[in-house]
Amino acid sequence: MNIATVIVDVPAKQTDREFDYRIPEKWTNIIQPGMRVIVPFGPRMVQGFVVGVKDHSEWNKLRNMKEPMDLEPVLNEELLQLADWMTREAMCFKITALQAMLPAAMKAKYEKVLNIIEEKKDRLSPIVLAAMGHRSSITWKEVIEGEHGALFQKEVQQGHLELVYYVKNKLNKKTIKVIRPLHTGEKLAEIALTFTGNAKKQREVLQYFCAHPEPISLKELLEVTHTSNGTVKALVKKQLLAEENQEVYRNPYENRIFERSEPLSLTNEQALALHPIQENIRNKEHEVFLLYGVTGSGKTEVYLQAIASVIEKGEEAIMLVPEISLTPQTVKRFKERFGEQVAVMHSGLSIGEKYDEWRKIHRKEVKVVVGARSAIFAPFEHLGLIIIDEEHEASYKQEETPRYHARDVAIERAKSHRCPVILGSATPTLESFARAQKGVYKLLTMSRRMNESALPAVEIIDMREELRNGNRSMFSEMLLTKLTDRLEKREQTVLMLNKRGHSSFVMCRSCGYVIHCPNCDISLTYHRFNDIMKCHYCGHEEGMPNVCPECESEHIRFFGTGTQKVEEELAKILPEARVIRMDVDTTSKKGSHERLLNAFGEGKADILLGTQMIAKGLDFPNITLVGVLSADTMLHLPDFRSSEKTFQLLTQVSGRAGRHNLPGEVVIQTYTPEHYSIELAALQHYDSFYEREMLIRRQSHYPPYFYLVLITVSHEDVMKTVATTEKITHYLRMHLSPHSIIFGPVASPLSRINNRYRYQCLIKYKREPQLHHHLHTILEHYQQESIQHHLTISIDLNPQIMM
DNA sequence: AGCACGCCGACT
DNA sequence: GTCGGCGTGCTC
Repeated sequence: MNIATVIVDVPAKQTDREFDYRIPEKWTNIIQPGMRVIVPFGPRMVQGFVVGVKDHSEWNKLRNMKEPMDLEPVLNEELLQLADWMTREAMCFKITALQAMLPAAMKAKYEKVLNIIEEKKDRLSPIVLAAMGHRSSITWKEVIEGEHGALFQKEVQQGHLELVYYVKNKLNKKTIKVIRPLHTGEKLAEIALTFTGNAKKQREVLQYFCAHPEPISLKELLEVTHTSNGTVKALVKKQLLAEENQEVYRNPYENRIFERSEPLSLTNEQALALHPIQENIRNKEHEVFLLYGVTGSGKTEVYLQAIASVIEKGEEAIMLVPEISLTPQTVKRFKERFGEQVAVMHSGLSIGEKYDEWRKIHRKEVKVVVGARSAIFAPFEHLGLIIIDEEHEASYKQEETPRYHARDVAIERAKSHRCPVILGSATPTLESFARAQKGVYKLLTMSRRMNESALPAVEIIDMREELRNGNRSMFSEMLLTKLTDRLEKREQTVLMLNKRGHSSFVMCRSCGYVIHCPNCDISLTYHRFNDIMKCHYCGHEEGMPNVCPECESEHIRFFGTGTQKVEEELAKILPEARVIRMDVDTTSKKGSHERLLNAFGEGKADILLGTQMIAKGLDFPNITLVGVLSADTMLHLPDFRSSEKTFQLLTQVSGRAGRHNLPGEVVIQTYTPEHYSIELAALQHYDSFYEREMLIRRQSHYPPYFYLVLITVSHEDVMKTVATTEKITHYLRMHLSPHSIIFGPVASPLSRINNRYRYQCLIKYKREPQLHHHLHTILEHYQQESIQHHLTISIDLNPQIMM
């Protein structure tokens, strides 16, 4: 077993295979599959993943691997197999699948450095020496950025400079300095007596250690003894104390205390839902449960008790929550129940913090991980349960390669571990609900709110009517009346502005000219706080013009309703109301999300105004009114799921009202009150919506009746883009079954991004056993020329967004 | 992806 | 004649 099979960190078609390396003798018993290693690859060094070990290779020019990057495998056998599955399923490179399973901190960092070879130093050109500022080495990056790149290259060729490639971890373990006495207390006391006169401080430190012989962190030591670093250093130098680095975890929840919570008694419905899940856990069976429970029906308590059963068995659980609802409130509920046994993984943590949470899982110090999408790869070895809360959330599908869906990964992992999966939602995706109806998933229903509180009463307001009656503001009369009423009663209101598809664009009122991004085919979004127009796709920025670039009129201004604008309006009409605004601008800083929510929870504001991010998880007893300012903005997006998304969002946000003793009310403002997704969301009739929408999906051949594949081609030249898409479409029409429907080429809804034109081909199919094969052929064929001609082809299996 | 090798045009 | 442009092919 002295040969390792390695997948190298070079994400390209040609290198997407295993390479063999000889394992140097000193490592032979150490190297195992699942470890990261550093290997020579051509002239440089790269990171690689060992995926197998064997004792002979077909290859006769084997090179030695340089060294391992881990002392034990970071991916276990199950995860390595999962990577194979993902490579097939998402059509990505193997290395991409492997990297996706580990925290970003473990990605390799590459550095290229030029070193002076001492014996040849005098032969170096003085310009080069000067450029190096008389140091013995210089990074390649510095060389490139400097002016003498060519000179340096020449020196390398002549062998005067040595080129070295480094592979490093992106981030290291955090350590703190710990001070430990090197003698016993009595001995130190003796020594301390010899410190007379000037060395007063040193004597004090020694005396401290006489009383407390155990190691202490440097920081603490300095605090308790009121000394400085220098004093301690001196004692270390005298070999009385020792300074050591000790690994510590970064703890984002360091200053928080979680009171332990006890399992609540379950309602009848909750108990009925929990029972079959526990049965499954007990028998180590794999089944997928769809927990369909209305908002406020107490799904979380069911999750908590299911997890408790898993822990009792000595197994582990993964709990996935959508990024935006992974709030401190959510985390708190899990930490309160399971204390130190919980790791948390979400994007709000720094790279280092994520790495530390990952290590807790890897070292088996925790039993539960609560996290967003990528937490599905938590390296547990005895998984007993996977839960996906808010199953319908589109964010469970990763929109960059590897384009995996956490739900599919969850089911795949659960199969290998023979454990149940719970998909929970008040508004399941049609795909999941249809599967439950067919018996593929087991349906568990909770149709009552926990404390028997009624679902809120919902009013739909026709904003066209308001306009006809002369109300041109963004608040209907009804909403305004109710808002005022709540202010008087000192109850709280949540106002949601659905910003998707409704950004604030800049338009000239005289000629109708809309300012577009010069690189992309979309309008620029106005950002008030720095008075700048920005493109959300390529990042292009420009200042706000004073006159219209087209007709030179001065009547140019921004349109569309942003949260900022609503806030201003509110200040005008209800000046006494205290408003908290929550959107990307106000929550971008770390911890601000929590701060704002806490403030609202403590009643420091009357109105919480925000975007979608407030629709989830919010659970405050004093909220009795929810207002949706414009329910239909999302309805007009070019996406077959827009009705479903609208229904889900409206149902979710309505669920925020009246969850406790006070009854809740919801006001939904819309320009299309007759639309079924709005009507049925108001009635909270999921079942009717499901049936209605299923009819449409059947007629128009969309999921769940058909599967989709979206192929997007992009290139700088429109003609090239169209021609390629055309060829692909033609190829598919020739090779796929006549039952499959192939659309294209059509311009993508985002027809140009960053000066690259985008065309699409959409495949709708029911059964197409050769599909993967054909798609591979396409990638193979076109990616050859794609590198040369800068053509990119992306294939999205089961796309969640159609752009 | 990098990087070397190799083949052609535009200069000292 | 050489420098350097980038098309081509390889990496255990």
